[in-house]
Order: sequence, then structure tokens, then C-alpha cells
Amino acid sequence: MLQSKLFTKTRKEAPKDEVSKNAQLLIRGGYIHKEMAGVYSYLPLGRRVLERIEQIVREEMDKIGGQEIRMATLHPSEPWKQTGAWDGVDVVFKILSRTEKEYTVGQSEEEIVTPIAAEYVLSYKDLPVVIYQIGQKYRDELRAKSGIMRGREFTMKDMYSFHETQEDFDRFYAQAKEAYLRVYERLGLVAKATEASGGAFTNKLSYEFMVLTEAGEDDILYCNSCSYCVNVEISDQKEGDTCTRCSANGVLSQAKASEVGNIFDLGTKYTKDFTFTYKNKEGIETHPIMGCFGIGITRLMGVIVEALSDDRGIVWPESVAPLRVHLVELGGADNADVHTEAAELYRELTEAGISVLWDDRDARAGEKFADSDLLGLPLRVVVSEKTLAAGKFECVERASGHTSHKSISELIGHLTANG
RNA sequence: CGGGGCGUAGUAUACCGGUAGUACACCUGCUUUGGGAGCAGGUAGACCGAGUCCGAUUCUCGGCGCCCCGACCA
Repeated sequence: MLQSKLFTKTRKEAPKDEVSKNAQLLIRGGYIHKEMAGVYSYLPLGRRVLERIEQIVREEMDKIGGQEIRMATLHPSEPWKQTGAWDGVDVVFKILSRTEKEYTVGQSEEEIVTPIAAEYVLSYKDLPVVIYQIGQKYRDELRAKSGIMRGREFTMKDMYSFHETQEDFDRFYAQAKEAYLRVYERLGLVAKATEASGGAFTNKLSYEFMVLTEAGEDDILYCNSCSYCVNVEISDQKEGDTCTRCSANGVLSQAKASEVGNIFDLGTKYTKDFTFTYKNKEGIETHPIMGCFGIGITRLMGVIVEALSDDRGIVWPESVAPLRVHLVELGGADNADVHTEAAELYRELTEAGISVLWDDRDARAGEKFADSDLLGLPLRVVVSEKTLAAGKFECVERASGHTSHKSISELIGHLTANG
């Protein structure tokens, strides 16, 4: 990708109506565009990041048997009235058509997925079923805030599972928990599986997956010795208390965190609402047990920026960076050899399957470096008169600042070995 | 939804009851070239409506929008 052709530009200053770090940096970098409070469009670089996050989530969901679907965005009001959400859940958007017919858009999609599953699950032999989608969600929040971390429109992976027995549900629930932790690890985040309230339909606990960040909206208590972590909303303990779950007498610390996923036992709430039954081994109509598993894709993107950026800009982990290499050509407009060398490097890297943003603009070094820091691609490779003379390119890792000098073959070897 | 704040070029800001200045960005030219360059010239702006006033971007009221705190977030 040529930076001179990229239609977005960086800017020095963030718009004054954005206070959150994630929105400031993402707008300055040209990753996103604000449409209105809580609603953002994702521009070429931002879209690439989202797609990479989605792909990691997709791979991990597929590994535990998830089958991806895509549900409708526009929904009839009837199923929402059937479950009580139309009048009972105040974040549900209500749309009135010109013929006065009522519609809504999904804020979570039990109302849509349950009837779909019911159509195909007729026998205990058809269970379990695990289906998910990655798509837009809409919530009529009274107040959007924190940039892309809490909007009225956002991207979520929502997965639903249907089971014959509680034991089978519990087995899958444990698998899902592990899959979630793998997702966050691959994204370069440290997430804690946090005990939280189970919501409206169960007395059981649920897990929220929390990433420690000052930008978060939740407060959690976590043990410094074991993996125990709990949302303060449901905890009767406090900071400094001894952890009751671990054998090592760990101490609880309190911290701000952002919820980037949750997994719920829905019991038979929805399968009963939609009279979804299957015939069990005895031939008796039975309601499946249902689970719901969410991951906030756009929120994850915001959390990654919040958690990993520094005072010069964004620092993308290798796993989600929009492109791997920022090829920065210095003085190429006045030195044809530099430009030719940069073009050659661009060609070879691209042919080796490595994604490259080539800063081929006629701009000064300071501006290019500042832009490079802001955009936050993992590896900057500089081509200039200096590097031509040295016969090696200057390679700087964005995250660590570590600098090395490599030939084309060394660079490609390095990137393909770690790719 | 309660409370607070803010709406001036693409972005960030200044001043002002007499129609607006600066910086960056953008366009033209020259110089410069390893950490957001310099000079010269240029394009571009008062959220909407009503009121007060000879005159409103400025004051008042209403609307809309945006931000923050809180509440809310099955």
C-alpha cells in the first residue's frame, strides 16, 4: 500500500470533542471517522485492524465448533415482543416505518437466533449446536463515551449454543472460557476471567473478561497470586483482603478494567419463549439449555490502543497491525537511487507475502517519523542515502524501539521466520 | 435522564455590539531535507431559528449538536 495513495492523512491535533486516548489517536492516524456521538466509520487502516481482530476471534470460535452465520440486521418487532425485550430492555432501538410497522435492529440476537436454531434442531441427535456471527449491534445508550469503547453502534461477535443437558452446557462453557482467553492472548492483551452477576435469567455467576486499563468502566478485584478475579459489583470483599480462593494467601488488588467479553448461561429462558423443543431419547419434547457468548470487537480495538499506545502514538501488536512494515523512504524525491531501492524493497517484501505501507511521499524526515510513530506499525524500515551507503536498511521496532540494520534477505528472513 | 461545559475555515484557537486574526493542513513558486522546515503569495470560517438593537458572530430566549460527571449499560 502506497502512503501517497492512501486517501486518509494524519493530523497533528485531535479534534477537541474527543477526550479519550483511543479516539484521539485513531482519528489523528486516520483510522476512524466520527459520524455522531457513539458512532464511527472505519477507514482503510482501521478496517484492516478490525478485520484482523475478527479473524482471530473467528479462528478461535471455529476451533471449539462454532459455525459462523450472518443474521439479518433489520428485525421484525414480534420476536422482541415475545421475549419481553421490546418493552423491557431500554437500549432496544425502535423503528417505525412509513406504514407504521415496527422494526428493530439487533442489540444482541437471541430473538433471531433461537427461532433459526429451532427450525433445524428437532432431535437430541441434533445437539449441541454452536452458532455465531460477527456483526453490527445497536444500543440506544443514554450516553456514549470513551471513543470507540462504548458507542451506540459497534461490532460484536455474538455466539449462541444449545445443549441437551446442563453437564453438556458446562463442558462447552469451560471450553469457551479457554477460547476467550486464547483470543485475548493473541491480541496482546492480558484479560482476566472475572466473576460477575449472571444477568436477569440465572442465579448463577457469569464470566466477564476484563482487561486492566484506566479507561475501563468497571472495577475489579483480583488476586496477586492466583487467577481469581471478581467484579466489585458482586464482591463482599475489598482491596487488601486475603484471597479466599487460593492456597497461597494472595492479596486482592482493585483496578479499573474494560469488559471485552462475557459468557452467560441463559438456561431455558429463550427456548421456552420461542417454544423451541427437541425430542429426547424417550421421545419427550424438551427445551434445550442455551448459552450466549459475546466479544466486543470494536471495543477490543479501543482497548488495545488504550493499553499499548505511548506518548508518540499507537503501538499495534503484530497480530492486529493493519500492515506489518512501515517502509519509510527519506529523500527519495531528490535521489533516484533511494527511490529505486525503496521500490525494490517494497516489491520483494510484498512478494514474500509481507504487508507493507510504503511512505513514498515527498516529505521531510521529521514528519515521516512522527507519522510512523503515530500509525504504529510494528516494524519501521528506513531507506535513505545513509542506508544505501551502509548497504543495509535501518529497522526499528515500534514497541521496543530496538534498532537493527539488515539486508533485504536478512529482513525477509526475519519477517518470514516470525510471521 | 439529572448536573456542568462548549459550538468561530478541514483541524486547533484569538478578538470583538460596527461582518473576523493566527497556527497547522490545502493550492502556487523558491529554498531546505534523519524527528512535525523557511520565505512569498493564495483558497477557505461565526451550528440553526427567533428576539433586543440603527447594527448581533458577540447580548437574550428556544432548538440542534458535541464533551465531561452521575444515573443507566437484560
